[in-house]
Amino acid sequence: LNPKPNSKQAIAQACGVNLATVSLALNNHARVAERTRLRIQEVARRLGYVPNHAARQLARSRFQRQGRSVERVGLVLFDGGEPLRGVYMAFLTGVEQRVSALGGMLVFVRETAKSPRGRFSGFARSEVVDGLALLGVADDKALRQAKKAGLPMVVIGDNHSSKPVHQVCVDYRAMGRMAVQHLLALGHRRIGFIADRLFHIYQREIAEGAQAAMAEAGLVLQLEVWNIGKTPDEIQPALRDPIDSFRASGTTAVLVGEPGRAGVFIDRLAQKGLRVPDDISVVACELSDAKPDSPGMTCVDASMEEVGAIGVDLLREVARTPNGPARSILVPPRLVEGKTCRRIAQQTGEAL
Amino acid sequence: LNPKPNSKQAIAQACGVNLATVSLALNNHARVAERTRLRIQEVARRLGYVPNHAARQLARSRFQRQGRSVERVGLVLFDGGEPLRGVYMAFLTGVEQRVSALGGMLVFVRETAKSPRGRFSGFARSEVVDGLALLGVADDKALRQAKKAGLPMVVIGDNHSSKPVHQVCVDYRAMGRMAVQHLLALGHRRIGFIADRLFHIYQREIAEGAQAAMAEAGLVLQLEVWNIGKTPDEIQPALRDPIDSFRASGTTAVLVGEPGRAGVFIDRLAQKGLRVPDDISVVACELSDAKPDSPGMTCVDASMEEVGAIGVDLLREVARTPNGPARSILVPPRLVEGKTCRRIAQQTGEAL
DNA sequence: CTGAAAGCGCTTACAG
DNA sequence: CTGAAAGCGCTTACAG
Repeated sequence: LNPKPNSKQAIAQACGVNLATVSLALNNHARVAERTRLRIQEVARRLGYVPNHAARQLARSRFQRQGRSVERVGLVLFDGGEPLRGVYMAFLTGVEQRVSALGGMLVFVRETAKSPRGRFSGFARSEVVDGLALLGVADDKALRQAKKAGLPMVVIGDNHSSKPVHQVCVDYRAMGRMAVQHLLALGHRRIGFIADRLFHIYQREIAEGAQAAMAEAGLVLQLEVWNIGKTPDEIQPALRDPIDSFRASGTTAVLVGEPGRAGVFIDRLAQKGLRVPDDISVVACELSDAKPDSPGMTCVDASMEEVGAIGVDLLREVARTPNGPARSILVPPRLVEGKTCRRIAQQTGEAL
Repeated sequence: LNPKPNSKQAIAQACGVNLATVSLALNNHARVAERTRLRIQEVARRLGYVPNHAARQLARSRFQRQGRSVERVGLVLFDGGEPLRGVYMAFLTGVEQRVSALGGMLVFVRETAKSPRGRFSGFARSEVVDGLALLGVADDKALRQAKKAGLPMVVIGDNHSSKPVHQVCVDYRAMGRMAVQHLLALGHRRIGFIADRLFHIYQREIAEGAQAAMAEAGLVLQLEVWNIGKTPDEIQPALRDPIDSFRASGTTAVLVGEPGRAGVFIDRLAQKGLRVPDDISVVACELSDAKPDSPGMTCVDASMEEVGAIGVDLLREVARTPNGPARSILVPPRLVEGKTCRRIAQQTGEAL
């Protein structure tokens, strides 16, 4: 009887071995003799054999699925259902690049408030993917459902659950610290920090890192909170204008803790007659590989693409060693020196 | 004997019917009595039943797969393997939004020069997706492989193959036409067009549409080709500066055929002492929902997100009626009126 | 080191 | 309208 054209049986017949041997050989099992394995793989290539993933998945489900490699990554975005933008887009780009480089594929699903009940749970348990990368506001319930599916899983970006979880995230504290240390090295002692609010994780942690670096030098960071819009017009006046505050206290350098807004802040400084870097130095905090507002900006930058890519690596690692403790990878920022900072003569007596 | 917890057999037992009836009921087959069907669906919901997609796919593969609904869309990007950007990102966003809204999922794969031989073909034939949306430079070979997999398939964006294919794309000619007609209605008669080159499909077709609209009015479009960089510094001087050419010929309005570059062009006009719209009117051609360079820009805009979403609709349509002729959907542009055009007194004798 | 066999969960043609 | 049965292509435990 003639075997099906694209089947392991066809290969088995061509090689004169058993179907099972073909399966073992193509899955690189050590139990098959080296020579046999190579011969079978060669024949499979020549015949243009394409494994049927559905059948493979189904057959494997009979036994344990520990230690499997992650070929299909399920990227699940928990959010409000708006068009993809900014940081999520950057994560997706990074994950996609790494998965593609590994010859795998990316299954992307959104989970929003409007998603039908049990959609995510169904996805996790439907044998479509070998691993889960969670994005956005993945809460305890989401993590529980994912865990129940028995899939290896990581959280990319901020962790919104109360439980420990494998996670890769930007080292925001290091961002704040690195920016301040750069300014200290340039001789600055009166350093300010500005952000919209100290509400989101990144805002708080950048500020904490900056404060810690100041504290180590025996200094105090001047925190100012201000609603910085995306255009100069959108800036909301606070009770007291932060720029006036900075001026009053003799601040020589400001760290802008809001990604993508340093350009607007500098415009605002210019409106108030302050030149950068002559009158005041500015360091921007940037996320993702989006170019900073102006080419010459000094910034501490963290690549969200890189975070996404590292998330894929972590997921594969987790799949290999399923029962390890929760790993948390912090991706360090980089300092990009531009033209918005200058060295100043060290003022004596400040730090003492 | 106790059935498996998450299986159709468990539902069958709970309902006192046969496993096959459960399958039919959950797939909304008309052959099952209404009452029975509803009862089974209710029980399935109560038990939190999640179908095993791998098993379903495998079982279905035994029979014909015509007329199936498209739940998993395979989005295949043929390109050079760079990070996702611009227009592809917009397509992806649009496809993702529509697929998510329909409760489906998006499987994203990249096919680059570096991809292992047969990767795409393997993907198409591995029963992972129910339909294929092709993006980027999908050539005849790619389309042949996709067709061989027997999956419904559409091309999103420009078609780079020589064969007819189901396709959804921006109506570039309408963009050029619409822009020119807007300028004609404002009284302009000497109208110029500028683009980097007339090489890519969008450049040629926008120009053709603009020329056609001019020709219908008995006028001739003044075509200028120029390498417009992303910043004013990057502008490459041509043998003759197009702005000088426009000035020499008394051009009162220019259509910028290069998405995202109108702002730079206007800056350049300003450097040469030409004010917009007082001295010259400008219409930008924009793709994707990215905001135009400056808020007040008059532009003809086509949403690549919309193109992606319509691509999903077309794919579902194609899956329903597999043997129809190649459909080609052209997504019309919109005119967004801004402040960069002005009405001018109609010069007599021009069009006659 | 290899082969014969069971079975993963499901769908559908077929018989009643 | 419903039930009993075959089989989708594959993997792996088990026996040789």
